[in-house]
Amino acid sequence: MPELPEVEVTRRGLAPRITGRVISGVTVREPRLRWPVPRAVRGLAGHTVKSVRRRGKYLLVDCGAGHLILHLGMSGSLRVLPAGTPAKKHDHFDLLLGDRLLRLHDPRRFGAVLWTAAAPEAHPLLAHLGIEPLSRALDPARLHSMTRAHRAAIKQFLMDAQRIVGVGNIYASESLFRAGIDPRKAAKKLSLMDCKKLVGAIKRTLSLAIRAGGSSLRDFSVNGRSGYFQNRYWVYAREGKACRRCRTPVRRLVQGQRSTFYCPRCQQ
DNA sequence: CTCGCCACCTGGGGGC
DNA sequence: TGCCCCCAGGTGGCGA
Repeated sequence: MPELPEVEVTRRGLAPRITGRVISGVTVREPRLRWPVPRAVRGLAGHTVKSVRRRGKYLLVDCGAGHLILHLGMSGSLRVLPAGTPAKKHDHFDLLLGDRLLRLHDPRRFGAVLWTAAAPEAHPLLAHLGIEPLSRALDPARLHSMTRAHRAAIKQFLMDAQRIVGVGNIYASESLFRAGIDPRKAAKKLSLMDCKKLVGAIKRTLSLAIRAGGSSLRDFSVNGRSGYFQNRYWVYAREGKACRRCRTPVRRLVQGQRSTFYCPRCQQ
């Protein structure tokens, strides 16, 4: 499920429900996630959750003595539930917080639960992350200069978290559609005008998805993600269906072993 | 440094 | 029903 909007919506749901609460215990049912859950995580009882921040698709839970670093991988989700809620299959990790708990559910186990006592930005997994797409740092001139040396397709450039974080497979296709750019176009061939359109499209796509997800926040502790991102996608997963703008059949292609969807008429 | 590809893991859906 | 193959929202790490 998680691209940046899903992670940000998760963060917003979580933060008010766990910030300021004292950690009463930790349950690790399955330590074999993307990386083994470190032992230090089991000894967090007594610390207080100070804040929940996000960097890229990583969630950073400030515990005072250090940070819990959480990642949802491909299939992970986090929910706040009443203490004592029975665990189901794939419920790998609980952070106990008195009358409630924060639970990680992740069937594919590509997610992660890590710990760092140092500044989280310095952690090896975070240190080389690219720029935040919703920040001012991403602007047309910046994207233009960043892309100059890259002959790879713009779709793949967008999905490289070492350059821009948070744009995953769905929103890469969606942003390129909104910008009217062919996903196969070499990154270095984007004009400044292309970059202007693309930056606008990325920010709009991600912001709208966050807003759409926000509508399910009310129920966060109940069902975690009710209505969810029932976004009407412009092109994603719509192969063969009529483009919502020009009615030309949407096409699918594979780039870097991932599906890309685009409209051959709207995206030149 | 860039690029292309593999790996990790489980589950759901379609075809036979 | 069962089996087999394909597909899935991420991303670190490898060798070229």
